Amino acid sequence: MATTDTKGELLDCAQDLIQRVGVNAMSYNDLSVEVGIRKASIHYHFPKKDDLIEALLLRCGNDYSDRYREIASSQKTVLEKLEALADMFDNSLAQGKICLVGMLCVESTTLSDKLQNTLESTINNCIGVIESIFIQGVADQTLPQDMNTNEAAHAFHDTLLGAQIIARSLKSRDHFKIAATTYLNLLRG
Amino acid sequence: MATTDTKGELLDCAQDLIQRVGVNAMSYNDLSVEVGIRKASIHYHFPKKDDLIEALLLRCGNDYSDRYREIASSQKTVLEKLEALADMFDNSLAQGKICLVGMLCVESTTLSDKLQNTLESTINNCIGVIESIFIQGVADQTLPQDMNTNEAAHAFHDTLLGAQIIARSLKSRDHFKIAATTYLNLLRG
DNA sequence: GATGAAATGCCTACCAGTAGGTAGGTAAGT
DNA sequence: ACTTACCTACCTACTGGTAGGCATTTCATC
Repeated sequence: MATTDTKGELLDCAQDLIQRVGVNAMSYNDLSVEVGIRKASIHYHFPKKDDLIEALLLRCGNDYSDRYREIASSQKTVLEKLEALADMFDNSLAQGKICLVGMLCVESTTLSDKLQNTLESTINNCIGVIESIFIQGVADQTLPQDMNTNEAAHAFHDTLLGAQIIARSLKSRDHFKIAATTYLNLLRG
Repeated sequence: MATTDTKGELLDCAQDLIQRVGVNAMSYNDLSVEVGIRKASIHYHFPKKDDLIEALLLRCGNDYSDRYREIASSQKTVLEKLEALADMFDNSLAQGKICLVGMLCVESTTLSDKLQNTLESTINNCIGVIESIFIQGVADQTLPQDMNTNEAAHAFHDTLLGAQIIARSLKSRDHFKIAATTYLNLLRG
């Protein structure tokens, strides 16, 4: 998972910091301390902060797809797969981290136009991954036949994000688990 | 709604800015331009940025209660009241603004301990308001008798917050409306 | 295999701009 | 005389970003 090269370390640490404190509270100085190279040296790998975030978003799309394929290719039922997805969010939460995409969305008005567009693509990418589970659920009749899978995927993701944000401030992983379970129970009907 | 005194104007503008760009991207300089007094003069009313945010959170609790009383005392059904609540979030969204509490939660790790505690109280205050609608729903048998109203209120709020955040980045109010409707439909069973 | 040149990856030193915050003054109202 | 509500001027710390230097590695050419 963690890369050994500097560029990879920078991405790892930057993502970690952003997920914890946000883009605007994360500086090249913080990052330099974390990685162990000088602030100015970061500019060699990512000339502008925009370049860093751009790289982060593109990597996020890939990472997310990878981790999803593990879940999707498993022998789990559709609802178990949705639970596994919720567990990914719970895992971040346990480390005090908010979903990278969600974090950037909140601060999106302070991002460049280019980054806002990239962010939009990344969201749709992530939702596509979630939707494929819902599509599977409709196909195998676990979920209602008239379900709009795209809308359902969005709503599910919204709940996970919102619950993650509130749960962190309430310092209660239970809050997240309950919200996720409540939603999944509603899906069960 | 908007106060005419400087202190009130500062609170109004600060809230507006925070809901749009976040606490960390909002500066006393931005605020001074908006309100029309010098940056240093803001310190007269709110010596530290912490004082401003503290005041904002306390006011939020009251405002929220006020606006809720309007909804709660109306002749609407429980589900209509929940819709009205969703409309309040939709209204902020239309102005490019995220729920103040949600915004602060995302950036909460960069806040002082005192503010984090105040924030926690404010969240619980807000959820209490929402829960009272759910309690009413269980009492008049609109909602299932075995529903945990506290958990339900939390989950509903999580969805509204998450949907608001994602919808703003997707520049789609429809996204929010669909997510809210999807959730309310799940509640209808 | 030795050699010069270029590319790589970091460094120190610096810059202008802005952050939150302070000191001290002033004009008007009580 | 005191308070209120502002002002100008200034401070330190830190922001993202640049310029230029310096080893080390890579690599084509002799």
